This record gives sequence, C-alpha cells and structure tokens, in this order.
Amino acid sequence: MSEQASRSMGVATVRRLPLYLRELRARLDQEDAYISGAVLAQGLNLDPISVRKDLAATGVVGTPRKGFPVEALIEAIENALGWNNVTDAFLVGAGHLGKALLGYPGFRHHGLSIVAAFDVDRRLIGSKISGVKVFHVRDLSRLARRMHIQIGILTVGGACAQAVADVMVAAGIRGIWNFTPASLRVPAGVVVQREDLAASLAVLSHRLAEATGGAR
Amino acid sequence: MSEQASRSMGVATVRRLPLYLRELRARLDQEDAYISGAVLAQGLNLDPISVRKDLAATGVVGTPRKGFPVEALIEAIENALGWNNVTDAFLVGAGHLGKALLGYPGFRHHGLSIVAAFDVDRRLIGSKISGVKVFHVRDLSRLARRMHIQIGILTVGGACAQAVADVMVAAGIRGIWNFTPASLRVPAGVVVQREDLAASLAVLSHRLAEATGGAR
DNA sequence: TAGATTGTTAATCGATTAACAATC
DNA sequence: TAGATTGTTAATCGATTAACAATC
Repeated sequence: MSEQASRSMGVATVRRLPLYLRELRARLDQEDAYISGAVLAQGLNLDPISVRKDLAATGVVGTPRKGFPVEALIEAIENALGWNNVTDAFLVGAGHLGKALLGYPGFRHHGLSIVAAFDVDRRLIGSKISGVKVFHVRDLSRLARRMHIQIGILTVGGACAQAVADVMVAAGIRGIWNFTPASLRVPAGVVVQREDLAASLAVLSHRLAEATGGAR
Repeated sequence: MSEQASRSMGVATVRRLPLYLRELRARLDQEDAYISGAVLAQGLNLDPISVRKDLAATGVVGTPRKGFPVEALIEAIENALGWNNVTDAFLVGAGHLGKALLGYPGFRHHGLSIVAAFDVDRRLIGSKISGVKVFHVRDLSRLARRMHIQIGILTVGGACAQAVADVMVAAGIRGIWNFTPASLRVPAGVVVQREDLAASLAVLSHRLAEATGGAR
C-alpha cells in the first residue's frame, strides 16, 4: 500500500517530504500526537492545501478536527524515502566541498552514511576526515562491490566527473549524487541526482534583477 | 528588450541558463562562431526543443542552417542573470560548508564575489579563509551598509538561521542564499533562494527506491 | 449540534513535448 | 533548389490553487 503510494508521488511532493519530516520529529518531542495540515503549513511557510495533498500522498489518513497522527506520518515518510534503513555511500573527491559533506552530521537523519572517501591526492590517502577514511580511487571498485554500495557522492572537479562516474557505475553503484557542473552520461537504470549550485544562484540572481528592475 | 525577455522567463529556463553559458564559453575558445540548438542539447543531455525555446527566451535570434551566434548568446544570458557585473556578497557561518563555498573558485564565472565572511567563533575572527577575512557577526550590519551588499550567503546552523537572516535584512541585504534547513521568514521584496540538500537527497532516495522496487 | 478539519473534484497555471510552417 | 535549422502554434502533462462535500 505505502509502496504504491510512494510510486505515484510527484517530484514536488518528494522534495517537500524532508521539510515535513523535520518539523514532525520536532513535534514528537512535545506532547502532540496529532498535527493539522494547516499548522504544519504555517510553520513551514507553505500552502495548506499543498500540505494536505502531500500528506495524503503518504497514505496516512487524518481525522477531521484532530489532524494527522504524527508518529504514523514520520514512519510513512521515512518509508517512502527509504530513510528508515541506513544506506551506505561512498564519496569521491575530498576537496573543500567533499570535506564539508563528510563533516555534515545531518545525513544521519536522512538515512545516509558516508562510509569511505576517495581521492587521488597522496597527502589525503590514508588519513581520516571527520572519522571517515580516505582511499585511492583505484580501490573504489573493489570496495564498492564488497560492501554493496548503492550511492556515490561526486565532489570532484568537473573535468574528471564523467570518468569517476563511469568507475562508480562499473562498480555497481546505482545512484549518483552529482555536485559537479558536468552533465553525466550513465546507462539506463542508474539514477543521477544533480545538486546544481549554479542553477540555484541563477534563480536568485534573476529574481534579484527582476526585483531591482532596470534601475540600478 | 532583453530586460523584458528576462522578465518573462520561466524558472525552469533560468535554471538551465548556466548550463548553456558554461558550454558556450567552452565553444568560444574554439573556432565556432555559431552553434545549433541540437548540438548544444546533445552536449548537455537535454531535449532539443527545450533548448531552442530557452535560447529564444534570451531574445537572441538564430539563423536557419547556421544556428545561434555564440557570443551574442553568452552576452544575453549574462545579462538576463546580471552576471555581466560582479555582485559582492557576504557569507555568514564559516564552518565546513562556509569554508567550502569560500574556497570555490567557480563563483567568479557567475558574477559573484564573496568579499567578507562572518562568524561568532573567536578562533576564526580575524583570520582569512581562502583569502577572505572573517569578521564577528556584530560587524555585519555596519559593513553591509557601507559596502552596499545585496547578497547574503547563509551557512550557519539551522537554529540561528532566522536570527542571522533578520540581521541581513535589517542591513539592507536583498537576496539570501539559504543553505540551512530553516524556512526563513522575510519581508516582501527580499528574495530567499533555498539550497535544499535534503530535498535533493530525497529525490535521489525516492528514485532509487522506485527503481529497486519492493525487492531489496 | 456546530464547527473545524480532512478528502476530493475541478480549474488554473506553467513546463514539456509534439507538429509543422518559415527561412536562409 | 534542397535541406537543415529556426520559430511558432498546439497538445500533453504535472503542479498548484480553488471550491466544496464528507466526517468526526
């Protein structure tokens, strides 16, 4: 049931699920066993109708006058995202951004655990960054297979992004979180999720230019 | 004319503009003075029709059989995003992620220059990170006003995100690039662009769960 | 009962995709 | 001329918003 619900969920809804999850977990610490869509919407600056639809998409049914059961919602959202089980990931490219992601404690709440890092810089290999050991990229394939790694985080320079992605795919990795500006080519069945800083900045710039108008 | 074009541009189009810009700049180094939408689309893994529409939205007219003039496209895109002039920005929160952004050289190509960083950690204040000096947050308001800063980059912990955003707004900052999970409340006229790692990871997780199906 | 809240159906909007005419 | 490519109009799709019925 919940699987079918998750299968038909729109991308926009999926993107909002972590917002709900965060807020709901905070509520759980308090006394509230139920929360209404309107309250949730107000706390997150979202449209109440949108929230109600998203919550409905999780398969959890609310009760009029009371709202939605907080605990059931948390479980349903974690389930839809696969965040109830921890997924191990490899990170390739231990530069500035790679180090930042290795040091980010929040992934724990998102079912993600970075269990090894990779680079080609001799000074890094063998060291530990935020408790995660750094290996040479040439060891990636062997380790990924042995550990059944599903997710690869790509924080290398744009120039070698495709080459590393190829190695990841060959090593059996099924999902690539791409922080490089490169447009990756992968075989069908492999999922690439792009974290596009430039695109985000473009939207900000454009909206600012719009707001400012021609007058500068 | 180009202003009007930029005003009516959809968000999806704006998000793709940096992709085109990057590819076009690479082409400029080669001999090509013209590029066809189809070629551009193939290089970026995009739908050709989509690309043609996006390029049309910049106001640049292509010529059949030849394609679009590369140099004019670059100029038009830079113009639409305001990336032809460098915009100075402040960064608040010199932790892992803040340091990563301070060390990222690519912003230069996106019309963004981080001219100062802020934190409350005494060990950081007065130091330089990637050539950018770190100040105490209490100095932000004064400096932002004096330097007419328009963009603030928010890389603090979620707990104090709103407080820092309030300071930014009060200091005359008009656009906030929000890397925290907080849902910021700002007055009308101030633009907030969220860089939502959790949302992105959620999409990846969901697509992986979808691809895997129930069988795990 | 009354009223707040969910759930559902319809309307609107924007983005993508398709088809085809215009043009060099 | 012929053909490749742009430009435009229409169709489809998904997301958001609106309106209202159902329910505790």
